[in-house]
Amino acid sequence: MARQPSTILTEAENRIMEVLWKQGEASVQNVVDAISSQKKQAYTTIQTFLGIMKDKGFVDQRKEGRAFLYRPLLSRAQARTQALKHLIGSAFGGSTSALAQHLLKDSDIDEGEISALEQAIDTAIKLEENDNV
Amino acid sequence: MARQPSTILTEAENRIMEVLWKQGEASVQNVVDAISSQKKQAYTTIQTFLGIMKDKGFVDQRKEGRAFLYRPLLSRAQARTQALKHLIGSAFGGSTSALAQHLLKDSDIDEGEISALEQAIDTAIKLEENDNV
DNA sequence: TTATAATTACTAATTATTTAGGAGTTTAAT
DNA sequence: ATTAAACTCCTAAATAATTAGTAATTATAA
Repeated sequence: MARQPSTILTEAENRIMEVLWKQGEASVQNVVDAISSQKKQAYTTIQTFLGIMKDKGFVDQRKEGRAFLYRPLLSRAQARTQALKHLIGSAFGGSTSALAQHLLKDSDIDEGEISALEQAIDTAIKLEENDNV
Repeated sequence: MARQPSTILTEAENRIMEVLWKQGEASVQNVVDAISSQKKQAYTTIQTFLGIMKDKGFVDQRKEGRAFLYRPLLSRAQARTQALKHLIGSAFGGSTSALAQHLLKDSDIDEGEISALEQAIDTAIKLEENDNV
């Protein structure tokens, strides 16, 4: 047995999704251009990623002229919620209150507000189904 | 070029660190036993991981009789802080306030408290150097 | 003391992630 | 119409992460 594919966006996938979220729809070349300032990556590299992301169901593909245009099927909010759930599950033992405590342990926020925050986080990580861009 | 080793604990590493954090110090066999209920893993698998974790500087090793005992060099709080920083850096564009907004977007917590939370998160992710178990 | 169990050291294999090149095709420009 | 650019499809390769087996060693028990 080996590792399972991650349910959350990888580093590279996130970088590309960020472009799709901003532009709504983008070609391979659009993505290459958009991220070129922060990271130089070959056309074919982006192409490979978009193929993988299509397989994973993160994006949709439609032909427009000669090139494919890619569109996000996962919203930024959904991705953030998933990433947050993943973090809580792995680093915080699945405990929302552990996260709240960690975030606020050295603050002067009182206990009552911490538990309000816990409630809010609990709510936030349950909304992935309803989220939209 | 290929991927960089992750600066944060992987899933498997975290599972093992959890045992070390709880027990303070543990042999390979101790770890195998401790996680056996949630996940059956071969002795040599755990051994391999502990070797990798030693290379990464996450644990320290000392010989006690025939076996090695492993001790965490990274506290749970430090690991949580790192994981949180990583999350903010990747999924939230490096923005603490984006995390705060996301956590509280559907709550009835008012703006003033959200900005207090932002401050708290900012503080929390800057404490990794001072953190202790 | 000899067999057995525990442990280490070394090796290996699989899948994921990241990166990109080359062949061939299609579109656009000259 | 020919050439060049853009694009797709297929292939490949390196490293990380996960999993575990084998050989050799050491210690303990019978």
